[in-house]
Amino acid sequence: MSSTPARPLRADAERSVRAILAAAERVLAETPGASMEQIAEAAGVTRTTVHRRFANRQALVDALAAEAAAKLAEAVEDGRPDTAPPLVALHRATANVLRVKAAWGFALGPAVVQSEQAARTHEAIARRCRDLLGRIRDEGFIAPDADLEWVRRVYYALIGEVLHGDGGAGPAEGDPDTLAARIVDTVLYGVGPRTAR
Amino acid sequence: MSSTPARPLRADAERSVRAILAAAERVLAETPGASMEQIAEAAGVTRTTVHRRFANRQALVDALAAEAAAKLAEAVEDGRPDTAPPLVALHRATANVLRVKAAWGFALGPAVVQSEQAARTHEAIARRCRDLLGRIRDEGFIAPDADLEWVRRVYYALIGEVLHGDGGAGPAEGDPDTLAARIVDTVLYGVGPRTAR
DNA sequence: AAAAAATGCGACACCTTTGTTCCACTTAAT
DNA sequence: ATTAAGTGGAACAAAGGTGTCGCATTTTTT
Repeated sequence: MSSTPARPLRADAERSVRAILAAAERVLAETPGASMEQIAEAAGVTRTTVHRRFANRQALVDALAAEAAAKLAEAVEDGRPDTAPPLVALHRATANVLRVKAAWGFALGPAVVQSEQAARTHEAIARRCRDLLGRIRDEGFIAPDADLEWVRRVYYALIGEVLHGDGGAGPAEGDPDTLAARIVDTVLYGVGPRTAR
Repeated sequence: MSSTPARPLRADAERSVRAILAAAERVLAETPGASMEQIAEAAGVTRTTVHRRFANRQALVDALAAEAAAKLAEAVEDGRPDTAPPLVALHRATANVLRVKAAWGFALGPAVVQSEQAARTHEAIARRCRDLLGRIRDEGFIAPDADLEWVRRVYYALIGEVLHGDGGAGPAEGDPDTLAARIVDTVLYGVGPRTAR
């Protein structure tokens, strides 16, 4: 997926790239308009070096978005969406996604305009998600006449909401598994009274 | 609420302020980093005038956020949250809020750091929302042991999701009432199969 | 140990934005 | 009709960011 350079990077250069990407995520997460210099400083590197590894600011952001998208796709796959029982897969994938999105809040956030690269990955993930939801519906946990696209959007929205934590205490009060359970439960049954289980 | 200037603005100055605020919302909605000049141009005014009416860029954004917050509070009140039957009020308030948030997407979005002014208003709205949800719970439409804060967050998240339209066709496919119904229904009952109604 | 690659550092030109000032001109208020 | 307030236009300084160089120095690689 990553662009295949003519010559492989030297060990230290590779480290720089890593450090820069990590720092960019950290810095941009809390200051979306941060300068290249702030990112460089956070990476323990000179601004010149940042420009040597990433021509544009755009190139840096794109690389960041691409990496984050890949991690996200991996998180979903790790849930075994097509071998495990659908509800189990959904739960696991949700917990994994919560972890990844918490760590890559900026790169996966709305502030980045997705490159085609990242957009394709996200589209693939969405497809995967729809398939999984379809299988869950086939098992009777989702109403047969439900609009799966709406279901997916609700699901995404709750994931986003949990990560904001704008209403509660910390950014993630509770472990991913607990939160994932809450999300899945709410999506399926809402907040109304339970008639039966 | 609005700062009370020593002398009231002249008619044309008032018009300028209106035009600038409206233009700012329009322009910033699709280009959050737009310059003062772009805003001025969209308002049919010179940049100088913008600076005459709003000292800082921050002052402009703050005024925008304050006005939008007020509109949002009005939208909620128009649902008659404490005189109408709770579910009716929720539905009406939701539809009104959808309209307002669609029109003030930037000022009410995450890109603006809320001033204390606006933050207070939003806090008041959240309180109002919790109260209404509490009354709905008392009527049995929400589980007695439900965490009302979580309910509120889910509700907010769905409103936000409907407005993004990132999965569907247009930015708002369907009229506010239809969408409001969908939101309320999903919050209460989720997407699972209905055992009874 | 020698060659190649990468980095730090300083400097440069260029651009955009912001905020302010002055002045002639237009518009609204009385 | 006179006065006061508002606007357009141009110009200015200050600030900050971007992207690019060259060169001395350090770090890998072979």
